[in-house]
Amino acid sequence: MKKKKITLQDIAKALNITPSAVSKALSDHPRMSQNTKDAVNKMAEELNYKPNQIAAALRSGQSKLIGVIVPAANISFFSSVIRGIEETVNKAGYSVILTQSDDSIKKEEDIINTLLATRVDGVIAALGLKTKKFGHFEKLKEENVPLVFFDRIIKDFGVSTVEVDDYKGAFDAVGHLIEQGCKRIAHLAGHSHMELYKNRLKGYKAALRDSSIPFQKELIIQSDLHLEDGRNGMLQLLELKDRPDAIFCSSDYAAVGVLQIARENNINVPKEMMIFGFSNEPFTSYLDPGISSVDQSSIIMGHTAGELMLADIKSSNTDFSERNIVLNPSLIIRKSSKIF
Amino acid sequence: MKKKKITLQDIAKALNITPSAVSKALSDHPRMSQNTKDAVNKMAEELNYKPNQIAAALRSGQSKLIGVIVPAANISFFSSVIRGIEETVNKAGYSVILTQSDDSIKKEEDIINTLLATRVDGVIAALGLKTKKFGHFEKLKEENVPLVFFDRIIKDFGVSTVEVDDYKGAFDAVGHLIEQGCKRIAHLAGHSHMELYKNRLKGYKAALRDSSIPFQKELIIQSDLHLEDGRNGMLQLLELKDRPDAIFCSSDYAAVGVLQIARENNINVPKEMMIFGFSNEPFTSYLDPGISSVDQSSIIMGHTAGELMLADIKSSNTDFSERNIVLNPSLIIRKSSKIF
DNA sequence: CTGAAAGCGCTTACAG
DNA sequence: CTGAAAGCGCTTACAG
Repeated sequence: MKKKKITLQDIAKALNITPSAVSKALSDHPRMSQNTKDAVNKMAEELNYKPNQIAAALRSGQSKLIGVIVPAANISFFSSVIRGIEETVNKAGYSVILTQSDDSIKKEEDIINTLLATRVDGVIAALGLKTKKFGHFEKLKEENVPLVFFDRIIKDFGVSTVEVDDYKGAFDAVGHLIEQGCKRIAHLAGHSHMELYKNRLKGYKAALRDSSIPFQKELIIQSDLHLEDGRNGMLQLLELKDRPDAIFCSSDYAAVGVLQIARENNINVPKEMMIFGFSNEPFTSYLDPGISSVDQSSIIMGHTAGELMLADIKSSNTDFSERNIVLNPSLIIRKSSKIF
Repeated sequence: MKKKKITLQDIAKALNITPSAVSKALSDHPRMSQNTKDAVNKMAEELNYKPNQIAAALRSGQSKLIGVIVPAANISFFSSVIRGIEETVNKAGYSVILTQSDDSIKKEEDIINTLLATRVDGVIAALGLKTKKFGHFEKLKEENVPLVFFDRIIKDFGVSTVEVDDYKGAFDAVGHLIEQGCKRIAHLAGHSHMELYKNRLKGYKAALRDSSIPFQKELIIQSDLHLEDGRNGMLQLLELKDRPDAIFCSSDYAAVGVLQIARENNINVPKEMMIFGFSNEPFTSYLDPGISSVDQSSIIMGHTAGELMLADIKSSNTDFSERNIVLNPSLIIRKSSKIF
């Protein structure tokens, strides 16, 4: 029943030449007669030959596989970055192995062991939320596996990174709210051991300082920034005797939670309270009012991460020097933060 | 600079036994003394040995890789199915190679060639929108590569499939709209060469018939069902002298478009017009009014697809018989189709 | 321009 | 319970 797979050998036999000749012909080796190449390609076609990538990988030491680690594949931002990465590396002949850490360090470690065993040619990763030790990523470096971080990166780790300028995104967003006349701007913040959340908080503070608005600790609420956290944060803020007139959220999901509570309490957005999110998830434009958000150009981030990886692989062991790319965020202003 | 990778051989030498013994010990072969196993495992740990999965794959003929083909990784429904698939197969020791067809037949064919070259142990796929010929999928069957279709499937192809009962989902959704008092229910339909859209249309018709509501062709609009198509479809419907009082959309994206046009024309949803979507994308619950939708339990679909694949791989060449699983959809009723 | 040969790192019948 | 040996299907220096 099971058809035997056609191999290089079969082509060689059929043409009465050696496997090496076939191999060279197929890979379009420069000094190989066009005649042989044509004959080999024709025969390969005829026999429906499919090169065995596994064998090639073993011999050449290149698996043409790139591991991608995200916390969860179904978070819109990550799914877009994944899309971008796959598009880019695929054009260069690489395939993507997709893995999910669920923000668990244990899983992150397991994944890296698996990827190492699979001999991927490189790893592109966004850190898990709880990842504060990096021994497993050090292992990749030790084994000389190219590594690129995106979005949730480790500072000064000696690898290429791509992130959005979170500081600037936050600074601009809060600046915009101040321009709209807001004076008491709350911030739903992420955990501060993550660079990106730290930077957004810094941008928030800097924007206030620029306008001589005093920083008030009671207006900062830290959480995981899921929708539910947004709801809870908003409820907490509503209990203050002096309510905020705007809320800058470090995540669109949290922003939706805030909007929901606002609706449930008949608080008019944007008139009584403005809302600003982060990431520009597609759904922010579907809502009414649409939620203003900081666009992170997620697909471009994916493309960039892919390109950094390809460059890294190419220069491996030669003149590699990491590049740290910071994408410029842009504000997408919608009805939640502006009276049109 | 480049550290040499530790191999089976190194462990064997260090312990003065043969590589075969090491291999068996590591794979916990039944007749191998516990002593040897312990020694081998200890030494493997010590030398920081990482088995070369590529070599194992070449020798054993099992790559432990499963190819997944989706039109686009950043469509919420697909990203959730991907998540489900990865979770399930990962537990069984398989990794996922993620690929995107962009609804292009050419890319679908290229992908299958690549996956064949990578010698994946199986392929899980959702068809591209335009895929009407299946030669490339036939190739997988010829090569005895297990194949599972999900959501966008081919009927009677002799492989396992998992889909949601689209007919029932549509039937129930339209039935619900009729219960709410709607009499002129339009349908934004997908292209009819896709089984799933055909079935939704059938369900729509059957529900009307059940309530003796005449079917009217002018109320059916066929499109790709993107957001923009929803907007256009709605505009077209508004031109009718007798406007519909409800719109059943075969996609949530189209439903958002419909809602947007309704808002822009000050049409009250649900009072003047009800809206029903399909897929229960998370954003449908973020909107105001929330859009009622047919839940497809996308993550469960992913788990199921993964399990079908694992079963298929296990029974390969023995007593394989395909299974066609139809998941039960459930209606998620929100404000867009009910006055609470 | 083409060939002979070695080897990538495993696994797996086969012996004993 | 352990060992010797072959081989998965390629690629790649090395010769000529």
